[in-house]
Amino acid sequence: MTGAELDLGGVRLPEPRQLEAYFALTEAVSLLQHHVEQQLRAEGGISNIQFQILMALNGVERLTMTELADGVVYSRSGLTYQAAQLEKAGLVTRRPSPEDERATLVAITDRGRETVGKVLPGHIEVTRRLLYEAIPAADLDRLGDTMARVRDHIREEPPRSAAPRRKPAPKR
Amino acid sequence: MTGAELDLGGVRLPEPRQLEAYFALTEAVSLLQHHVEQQLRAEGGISNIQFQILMALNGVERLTMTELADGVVYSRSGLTYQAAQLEKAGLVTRRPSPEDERATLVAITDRGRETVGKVLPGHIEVTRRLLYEAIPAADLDRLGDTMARVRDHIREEPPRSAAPRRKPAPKR
DNA sequence: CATGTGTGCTTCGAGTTCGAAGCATCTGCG
DNA sequence: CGCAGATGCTTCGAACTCGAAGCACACATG
Repeated sequence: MTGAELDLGGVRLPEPRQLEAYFALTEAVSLLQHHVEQQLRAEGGISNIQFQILMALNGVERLTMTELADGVVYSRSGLTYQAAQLEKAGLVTRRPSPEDERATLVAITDRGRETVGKVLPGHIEVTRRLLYEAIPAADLDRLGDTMARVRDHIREEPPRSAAPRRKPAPKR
Repeated sequence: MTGAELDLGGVRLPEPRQLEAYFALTEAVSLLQHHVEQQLRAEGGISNIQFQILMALNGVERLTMTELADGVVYSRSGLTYQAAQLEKAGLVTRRPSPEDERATLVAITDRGRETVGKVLPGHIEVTRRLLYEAIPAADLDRLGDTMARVRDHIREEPPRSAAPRRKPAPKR
């Protein structure tokens, strides 16, 4: 078994390298996000979460709040707040869906697209400088594959108690 | 360099795979942190940042606020707030340094160590289930190495303007 | 077409976060 | 000594975050 594990005081500790990986992962991402946040705030006056919302809306016609929430790791009430901020800033519009009065359709405006265009180069520059530049391209590819698997694995994780809004099974 | 890059509208976009890696990375870590947060809150009544602070203090005699801040990606005022919370909960103590009246020495208490002991097994279990279980051990090792490099690379990044509290270079 | 249950979103209150400004101490230097 | 600038930390105000509770509409069933 490769899983040689220490057993201290009843706690089965993973090997040091595993802990190392976890800590390096979270710390590096924290640092990265911090820099990204600065850049977006400085160049476009938006937060990272707002940027992600705009990016999610950028390619499509419009999305409901729920669809938006599925694409962004975020609480629903927080999303409501941010959507309101973005609307106030004129970067998105919100209107009730004609098909389902409960649903809110969110769409990006021209001004929103303009903002994306304004901050995207800097955003890319920051990630290039901090992430792509730090490691060889081959490693980056492997990293991407690995993290995609982790992401999918966690997404499939059954929630601890209540079901977390799965995709709404095609009606009927 | 394999870096064939698109050039759209003046913006040099990185290759799709690079963007993929970045998105997968941040999303996976967000999801992971969310689960970790839940577990720590449920089993020990502490937040992830509080847990990290306790872990940083766990091995050592005591640390100043600045030393603590260097180990945790966090604002200084936020650290003051969390240290106050932890002190209120009896998990750490704070007292002015005798050598430098400005500095605050923070130390973990027995109750703090007890709390760490209480939440650590669950914490490890969560990371095992969500991270270690998702990928082969060899990939995890590579991931750790890669992210350690990224972390170090970013830490060396010169700040955009003012110097960001480097290690206090033995006076000079 | 009533009435119960599910769903989509917002509101609410409490707690947390950050940067800027403030306070106290320390250090170098004439 | 005296004092200017640096350093370590906290306070402050405003913004953001989350989960729980609430509201309104949708859909099924009799």
